[in-house]
Formats: sequence, structure tokens, C-alpha cells
Amino acid sequence: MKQRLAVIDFETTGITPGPGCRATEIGIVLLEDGQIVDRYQSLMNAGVRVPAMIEQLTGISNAMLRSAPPVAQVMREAADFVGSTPLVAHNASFDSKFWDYELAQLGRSRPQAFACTLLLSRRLLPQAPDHKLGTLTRWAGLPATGRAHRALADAEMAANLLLHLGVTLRQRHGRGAVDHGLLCKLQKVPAAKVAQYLRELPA
DNA sequence: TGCCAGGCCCTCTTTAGGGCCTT
Repeated sequence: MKQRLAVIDFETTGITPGPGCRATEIGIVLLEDGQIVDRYQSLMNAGVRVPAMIEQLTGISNAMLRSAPPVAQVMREAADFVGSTPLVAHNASFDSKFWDYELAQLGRSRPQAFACTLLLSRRLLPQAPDHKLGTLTRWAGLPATGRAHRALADAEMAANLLLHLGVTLRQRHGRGAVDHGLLCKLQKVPAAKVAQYLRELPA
């Protein structure tokens, strides 16, 4: 059976989802057995203004969103694209809040768990200078994927980081990497106890 | 008007505080 994972990234108008703070763009990368096999990306218009600071950060302007498809249409397509495929994001506590909020506007809910490349990289790459997605990408020598802080480029960066974490797991601990269940368990293990946890995993 | 997150992790900790990370 093929191991599929959906790596997602949102651009938004702020930090906490709500009536005045919505998603503006989503990028999704589908991985199958360690290869990118499909992508989804769209801007979305939720009828909220993009603050100047966010426009500067992402390059996503109010003018771009005026001509973007409605948020409900985009989120329906995104949710259908992902289906029940296990999810991954960098700092998943952020993207999962927006994923859940936007799905709730459609009367839908999320059936699957999120794995988090931020939590995993803190455990498996503690020697990195920091654990920002861009820093980890440069530090690990991973490919440039486009403009940072655009959804598909960031989702591809996170996907490449996930694959790198898999290589790290195999090299250092003799464990296969992209088993979503293992990743979800590993990201909850206290950082100081990760080595012990991996040693004690059944072969 | 003024306010503005929250989970994780470390340590000069646990009766707490502050930095990290996402936009």
C-alpha cells in the first residue's frame, strides 16, 4: 500500500482565525512514497482586508484577492483534493486552526491527524541554527521552491523538509521516516527523551 | 478606545517567565 501524505500551507490575514482573520491562499503538496505526485494552489477571497504588513510579508494584495475565487469554493476543492490523506504542516498548530476554521464554515470537519515538521525538526535536528522553515531549508541544502511566504512554495519547502527528516531518521536511528502514525507519536515525545523513544521502538 | 494567540520548550523552573514559530 502506498504511503500518501498531504503537506499544506496557508497564507492568512493574521494569526488567529475568526471573522476578521481569514485564509488568503492555500498550497498543498501530495507525497506518495517520498515523491511529489500532485499539487494544489489557489488564492481565495474571504471578503477581508489584507493588512499592509501582511501584504508586505506575502506579496498577496487586496487587488489580487478581489479577483480570486470565493473562499468556500477553494476550500471545498482543497478538502476534496486532500480527502482523508494524513496531513503535515510546518507549525501545524497554526495551519490546523485555519484548516479547521475554514472547513467549519462549510459544515465540514477534519477526519485525519496533523504531523508537524516544526516539532519533528526540533527533535531530530536540534543542531540547526533555528527551526524556521526557510532557515531549515537553507541549512539542510534543500531545493529553493519559489517565493517564501507564498503557500505552494512554503508547502513544497515543508514537504522537502519532511523527506529530509525521514532521511535523518533512517541514518541516525535506523527507522523509516514518513509513517504518519510514527511521526505523530514522535512529535509528542519530550525532546529530551526522543533518542530513548527511538531505541525502544519495536524493530 | 484599546485590546490583540497559543502550544511548545528551556531554565537562573515547577508557587514562572520568556523565547520560538506560524501570518
